[in-house]
Amino acid sequence: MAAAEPRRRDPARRIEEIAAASERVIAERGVEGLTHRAVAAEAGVPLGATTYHFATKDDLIAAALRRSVDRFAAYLDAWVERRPELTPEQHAVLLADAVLPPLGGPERAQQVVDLELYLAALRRPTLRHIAEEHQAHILRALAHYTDPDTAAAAGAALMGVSLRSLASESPPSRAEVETILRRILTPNPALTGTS
Amino acid sequence: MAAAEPRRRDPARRIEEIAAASERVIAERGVEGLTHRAVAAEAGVPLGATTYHFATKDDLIAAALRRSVDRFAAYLDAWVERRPELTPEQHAVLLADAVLPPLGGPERAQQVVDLELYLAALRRPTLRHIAEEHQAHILRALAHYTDPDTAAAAGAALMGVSLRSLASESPPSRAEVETILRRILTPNPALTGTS
Amino acid sequence: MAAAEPRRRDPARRIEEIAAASERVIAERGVEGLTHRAVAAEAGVPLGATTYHFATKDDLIAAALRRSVDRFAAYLDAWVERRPELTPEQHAVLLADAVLPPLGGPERAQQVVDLELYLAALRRPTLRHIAEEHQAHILRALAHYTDPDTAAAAGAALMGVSLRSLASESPPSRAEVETILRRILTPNPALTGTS
Amino acid sequence: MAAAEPRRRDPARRIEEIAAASERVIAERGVEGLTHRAVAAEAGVPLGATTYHFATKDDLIAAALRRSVDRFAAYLDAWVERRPELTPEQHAVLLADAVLPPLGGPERAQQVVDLELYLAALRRPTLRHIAEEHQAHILRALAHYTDPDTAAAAGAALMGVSLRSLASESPPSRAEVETILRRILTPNPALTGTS
DNA sequence: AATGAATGAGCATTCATTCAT
DNA sequence: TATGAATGAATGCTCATTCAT
Repeated sequence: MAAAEPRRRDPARRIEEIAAASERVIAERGVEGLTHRAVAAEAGVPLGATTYHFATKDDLIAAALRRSVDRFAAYLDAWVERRPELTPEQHAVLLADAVLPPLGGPERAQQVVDLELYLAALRRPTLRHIAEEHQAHILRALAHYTDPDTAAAAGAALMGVSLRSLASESPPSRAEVETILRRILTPNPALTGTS
Repeated sequence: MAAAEPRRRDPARRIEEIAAASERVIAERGVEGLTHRAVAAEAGVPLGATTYHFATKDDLIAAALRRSVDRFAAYLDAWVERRPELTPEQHAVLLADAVLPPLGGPERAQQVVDLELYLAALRRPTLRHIAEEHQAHILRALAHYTDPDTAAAAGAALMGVSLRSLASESPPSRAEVETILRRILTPNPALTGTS
Repeated sequence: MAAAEPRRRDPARRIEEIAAASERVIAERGVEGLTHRAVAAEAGVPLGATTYHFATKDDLIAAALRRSVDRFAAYLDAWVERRPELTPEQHAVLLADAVLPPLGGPERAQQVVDLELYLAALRRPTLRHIAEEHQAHILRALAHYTDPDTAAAAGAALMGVSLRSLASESPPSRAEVETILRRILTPNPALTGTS
Repeated sequence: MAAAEPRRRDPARRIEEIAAASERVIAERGVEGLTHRAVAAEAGVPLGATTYHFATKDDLIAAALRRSVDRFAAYLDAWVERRPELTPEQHAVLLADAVLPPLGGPERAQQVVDLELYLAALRRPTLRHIAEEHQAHILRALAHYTDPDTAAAAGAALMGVSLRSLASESPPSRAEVETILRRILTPNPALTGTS
């Protein structure tokens, strides 16, 4: 009964398209700039389609952020699977890569949307759960390469650097970011069995 | 203390009141919820007064964020002056205090406004300069107690933890935050003279 | 009593349920607040069911009012049958009962729906016929106890009092209503055979 | 300071025009059909002007009904002043005139708006006070020509007849209405000192 | 016969901004 | 200088109605 590969006239498809368009709108104009109309235009569907599938603006926002977080999670899992082992030095370099994507690239948009998610969660309790999931996913990934405390420190620093690089006219240089990460990821003999 | 003789019917005073009201509105409803009307109501001045002194909404936002950043800078400078020396351990504890203010307190509002600032700077180039100043001020303060790289790492982590604690249903515990900061602030013998 | 064999999965039954739900919606939110969606929710049927059986909103309204009027007619006939004779004094008291039902009771809802009917008939010629029928039924019932002219006067006054009691913050007291009805129902020797 | 005869660029004038247009819209399409847009079009003012002066739809409705009631009150007072004395028979005839205005005339519109007022008051407590005032004014006028109980009975009947004549395809004839009113207004020797 | 999906029109309301005074 | 008035554009949302299945 459930079609194997639903293609034509598929309502689920349309819902996906609208959610994807919402994500793009948030990336470009922020949660503040997301409107049913903007999404409809971006998705190329009639206005009614957006309000029909997502009755309220919050539904639209939640769908977009959910999508973004899920996609990132999948990407992150694949990333980790491809790199079973990393020295702290390698790790620092690769994370710097992740946090300093080329301007205008899709990874940049991902970062922007993530940041919007956190801000939106500030006032919309519904979204907090998604933000926490995102956070937890990142920490879990980092924990593959270091102890939990260091992972927590690195996770926090990554978020801070990301925020700073997005909001700054002169974002931190790659060298700066690598130094920060190296400072955190390099095992500290002075700290033995912290928890 | 303040200006020499501006007292009664002082236009500068009114401008201040409007800016202060804008700050409060942003703390409560976000940049998204800031409107000339909301500010006028909050400041108890006629609508025309807000548009007269701050022609556009962006002017209002900039004034509010400028004010917030300046106040924070003064507070930070005083803080540092009062504590000329700190061990890494003391430092970690006190920073955890700073990043985990009681819910609903004025420091919380300050954090919220800061976050709004970074978000707003994302789309409003005018604000980036203010965000950078804020950033630099924090780093300078941290550098009083540790080397520049560690200060940069701690600054990034602070921002990340702050963001996480604001957007989360279950914010990080004091112990978690202290652990993160200790992990970063404790001198690492393995790293000699990194830049 | 009702139809012979329509029992399970009876389309007529569903139509009834929808009409009954429409009546309830009108009682609660008025004709103005009646929508296919509200009726579907109230009846617990899919939206499509309401538009299928009652293509337009006016059909829904007509069905609801028709139902209300019919039910009232049956009630009225039974009432009259149970009371073959009444003195003018008894009549006044009982009519006051009828026009001053307890707030929130089902008779109140009946009155509200009746008023909505008259209002709706003002702009929907289709409904006028129903309103007239309702009117005629009331007059016929009253005519069992008095002459036609007095019945007409009492009928008009009843409607006026009902309207007033529904729309007023301080509805007329029972004493007031009884006085009005007594004034009309008490035979007037000064008027001989008017018609 | 208050201009003697405000004419040009008078904001009060515009408010009046909008309220008058609201009245006309209610007369033509009912409270249900009143929208800011319809009023703006009817008054020939921009949409913003209606929402500026009457922030909510309820404000618009209240203004229109208030206006209608006030105008009617003035008319009624003048009417009574012109006719210091009336025999019951004269009174019945003149009231029949009042309740059976020619179709499409301005008195008809007045009646329609009054009825809408009562219906609207049913769900909008704010309006009840206006409806009561209207009611009281009518009773006071009637009381100039007869005792209070008879006035109350006549007032109720008038409202009932009015409702019936508006909602009916074949409204009551002048003879019918006169008969009803005569039945009520003719002093009843059988009732001595009622109160 | 029955219904979920779809859509275009419309609505109340809010607002930044302009302008006359 | 200061401000109430004004307005046009936009927003979130609702809904009657149509239609494909």
